[in-house]
Amino acid sequence: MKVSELARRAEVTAETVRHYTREGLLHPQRDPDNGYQLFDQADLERLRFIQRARTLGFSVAEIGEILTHADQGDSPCPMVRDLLASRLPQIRARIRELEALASRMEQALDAWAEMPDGTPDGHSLCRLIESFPEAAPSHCSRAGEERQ
Amino acid sequence: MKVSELARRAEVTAETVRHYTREGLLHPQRDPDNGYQLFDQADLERLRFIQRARTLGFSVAEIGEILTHADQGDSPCPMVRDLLASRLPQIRARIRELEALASRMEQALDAWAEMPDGTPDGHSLCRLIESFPEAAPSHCSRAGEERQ
DNA sequence: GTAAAACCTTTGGGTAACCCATAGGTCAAG
DNA sequence: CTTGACCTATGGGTTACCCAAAGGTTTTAC
Repeated sequence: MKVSELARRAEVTAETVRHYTREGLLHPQRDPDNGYQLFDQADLERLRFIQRARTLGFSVAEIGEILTHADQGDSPCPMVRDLLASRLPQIRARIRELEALASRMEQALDAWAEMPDGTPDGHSLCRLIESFPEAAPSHCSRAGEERQ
Repeated sequence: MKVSELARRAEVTAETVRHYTREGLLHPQRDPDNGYQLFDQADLERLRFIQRARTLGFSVAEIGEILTHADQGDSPCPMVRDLLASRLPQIRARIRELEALASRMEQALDAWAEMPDGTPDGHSLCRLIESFPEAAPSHCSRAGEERQ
């Protein structure tokens, strides 16, 4: 099958398939006539594995390593376990940051809603921002940041 | 004050200050002699405002708009409120995604720990990945993704 | 007085996981 | 034989910065 068909079957975009191929996670054959990439059933399963691993929070680069090990007959599983174990507390920390962010946002919106006589004069929200605590405790990254 | 001093006072890196300046959030004077950027107290307060707004989840581009409006005498506050209100449910959704991710990860680690006779043969974790549900409900973005 | 340290400038490239546009080749159907 | 759907490769954009390089300036120390 060609790129688009593989993509359709795995419910991803063709661009995503090309991306994984560029990154070396997928190794399609090439049609000698026209240079098209040709994938088989094993590639489809590989792609589905990639999706499941992404769902578990692995990066594309990490999945690439996992697959490379597996392709060489090595068991990648100790690595998988370590990655999982080290990422989990990061995810939990991230959740706490986002929860703190959400409650700051709610606090701001509530304060706006409860303004004297309910008239939104607009200005107070910005004063609200100005009065917000500058920094989270120093061991936390700033709240707006995503990705680690 | 020059870049580094401003950065030190606001507890950010000089690179961050330059970044905000490049993005048009800060408008330093220039020393005519050497071309150095010169900031004053107002810039320090502006930078602190930026930090607080980042803490509330605003992007640098959004803060740029807020500041531009404010600089033109317009009240940016309705925009601020709308941004806050529309972002909050996204943050909540993101939290739910990360919680689902964390519990999938825990599930995987638990299953690994509870293997027959406790011997980590490694292989089952990867089978575990293979047996994970492929996709979250279709209205959710995939779990490994950060940023919106 | 001068040399090294510390700081400043701009430019350009990297990060993660794709998305999108462009230009041009290929192919099945009508 | 011409659409239209698909393929290719390349290169640029996204976010919020970080970092290196190359070179000018200022401060500090001897």
